Amino acid sequence: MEHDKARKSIKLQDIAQAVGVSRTTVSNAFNRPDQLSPELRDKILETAKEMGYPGPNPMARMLRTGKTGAIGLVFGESLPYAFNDLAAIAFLKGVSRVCERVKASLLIVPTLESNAAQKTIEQATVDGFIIYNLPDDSEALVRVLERQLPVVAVDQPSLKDVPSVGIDDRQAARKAATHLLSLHHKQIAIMAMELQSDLYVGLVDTQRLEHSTHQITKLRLQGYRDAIEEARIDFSQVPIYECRNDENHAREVAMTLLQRHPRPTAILAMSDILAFGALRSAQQMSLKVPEDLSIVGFDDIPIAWQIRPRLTTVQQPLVEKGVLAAELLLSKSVTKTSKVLGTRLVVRESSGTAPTV
Amino acid sequence: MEHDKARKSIKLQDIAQAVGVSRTTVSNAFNRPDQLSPELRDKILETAKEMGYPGPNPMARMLRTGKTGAIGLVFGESLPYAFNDLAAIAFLKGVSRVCERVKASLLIVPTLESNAAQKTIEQATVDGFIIYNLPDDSEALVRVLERQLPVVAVDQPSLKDVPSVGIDDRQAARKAATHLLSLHHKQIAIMAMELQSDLYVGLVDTQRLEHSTHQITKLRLQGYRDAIEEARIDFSQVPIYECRNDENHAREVAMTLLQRHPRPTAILAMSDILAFGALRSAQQMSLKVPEDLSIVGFDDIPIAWQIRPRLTTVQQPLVEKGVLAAELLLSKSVTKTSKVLGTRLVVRESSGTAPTV
DNA sequence: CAAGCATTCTGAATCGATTCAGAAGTATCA
DNA sequence: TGATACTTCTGAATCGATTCAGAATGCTTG
Repeated sequence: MEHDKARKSIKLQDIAQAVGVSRTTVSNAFNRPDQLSPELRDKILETAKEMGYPGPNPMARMLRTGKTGAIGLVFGESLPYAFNDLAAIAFLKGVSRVCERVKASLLIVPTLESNAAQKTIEQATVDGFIIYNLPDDSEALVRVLERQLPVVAVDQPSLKDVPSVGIDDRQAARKAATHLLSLHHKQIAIMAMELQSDLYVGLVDTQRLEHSTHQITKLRLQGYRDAIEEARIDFSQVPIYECRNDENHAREVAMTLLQRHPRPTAILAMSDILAFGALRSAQQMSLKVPEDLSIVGFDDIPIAWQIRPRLTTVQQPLVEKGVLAAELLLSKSVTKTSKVLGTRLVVRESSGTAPTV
Repeated sequence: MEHDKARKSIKLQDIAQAVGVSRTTVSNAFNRPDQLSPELRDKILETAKEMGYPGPNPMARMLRTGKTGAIGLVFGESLPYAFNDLAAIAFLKGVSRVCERVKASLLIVPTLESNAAQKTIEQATVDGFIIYNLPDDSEALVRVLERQLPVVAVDQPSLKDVPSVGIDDRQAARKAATHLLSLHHKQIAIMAMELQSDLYVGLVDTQRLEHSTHQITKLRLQGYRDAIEEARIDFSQVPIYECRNDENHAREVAMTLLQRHPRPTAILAMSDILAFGALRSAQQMSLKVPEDLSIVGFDDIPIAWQIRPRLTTVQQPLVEKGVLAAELLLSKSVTKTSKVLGTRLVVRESSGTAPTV
């Protein structure tokens, strides 16, 4: 019927004209109620409504004020993939908790493989970025830094000059390995997340390990190594399988891993998702956990205690990481603080003494 | 050392001056490589880098072009809460898949309880909104509509003039109830999600049912009712417990529900999370599922088949809903299409024939 | 050789608000 | 009464880009 919104969208100016006041006054009506008489304000707001004014254009406002009211979040992995990762979700929950409190929106920026297409980061209208687990060599990392906005890094201990929050991955991993060793396991296998961004899958050699661009994978491996070597076991004989952080994929990889001779009596999984995959493949092969095979995970996502047997794992404060990252980003403090949160080994049902041969 | 970024941030103008060309040319260097000679372009880009130019300011660009490259997402529940809901996460995954494909960012907008604070929606710099499961009376809904941007509604069949995607909730719920009835259950209890946004918890009466502002809750209840009445059971005698969509809370509610006399032999849970809570409380009370108690969920989130006993549930295409919603939003088609996706009952281990008295 | 066409670059308008300094008018106080 | 202060409103600059129409140049072609 009406063709209100037909031509041009109406702006501040238009209602100013209609009411017969200045642009400034209309702006004040929306943003500073104390700057004008209540009656005039009501009148302005009313005619604005009548004219179908959608409110002050956010882009214009942002340009002028310089504030966007949003914080950007960049994941090291593809988005649909990140939403599979319950650890990432828990982190998101933490971030969102702060967002809600301070009334900020959360802009999740896809960082596509195609290096050319990093437009999304350049375009992101945010007041700052949280980067989560970006590989050292990622194009996205460069782009984010270029933006010259506040940045907080999560799980990326290697970045200098950037405030960060994370855990002591090496130490945490060490706990997991020490636990298995104290149960007398000698045949231990490791399921690792990506070491490099090349989609490689399979056994990892020293070469590859050295050149890892994924900090936390590298650090956790070092932690495993620390404990294993301390137990006088030759680390070079310990099979390390690289694997996407995906349950089904982990199941396949664990399958081949469990067909080795001698068969491992224990698996160090670098995430609960990997551990879960290993558990599934053990069940598929009719191996009893923990009688035949011990499994230790990492993260302690909810599923770790929901499945049976309950997963022994290294607990890290996922939600809190999100909260801290967001708070750090929002605090104007120039301090390049670097928060390291605590972890602890949670022993449940998936680990037990090594089977006697 | 350097005090480059000391005073004012540099802009297009500055590099134009430095290189000795016009603003337009510098802009073209960034956005339209074909509009200037490669040499000049390189020179511009180079000095831009030298001067530490962060690239064209996204807000200014947006203001001019009118495009933000982001789509907004508004949840009916609080954000940290939404990130607990694996059904919502699956939906998000679907949306993010499209975002990644079309190189759009995803702005998640917190819609705080405090109605005053709906600034976040007014401020959101997006090209359109996806609204997910907003209650009919929510302030957020009004605000989103006011923005006069493209909108797609998910799970909100009641909105007219707004393209939507969803399922036939009534029909889907009916399948669940019919299944239990065909197993000869007579004592059925219902665990419902929120009917109104007042944080009420407990038994639901007709009054409350009628005035529900949460469409899908209402529709699913109707579906249950359809089947139950068809089986000649008095629906008013069927206990309906309203409950937050939270596992722990569901467990408590199920606890009181299972202490009724006569004890229900079957529970219709309106989500898998509720079903999971019910399952946990059954285990706590040493009730065998499905021998003593049958449970049917809704959604078919991954956990439904990961736990034991595997959950009988109504499967709905969660990820696909996200994909479709995003695609619908991005398609310029003016058609007020309304997509209804299919559902199916997945019978697993949590439901069986009613125990003989 | 003049006309026509590409290529490369520029000037100025524009997107839609916010904000500062101050004008006009009214109330308060010594 | 005159000075001071407060309230209410306005004018104009500004945020930092994009984009259109066209100027200047060189090149082709009949």
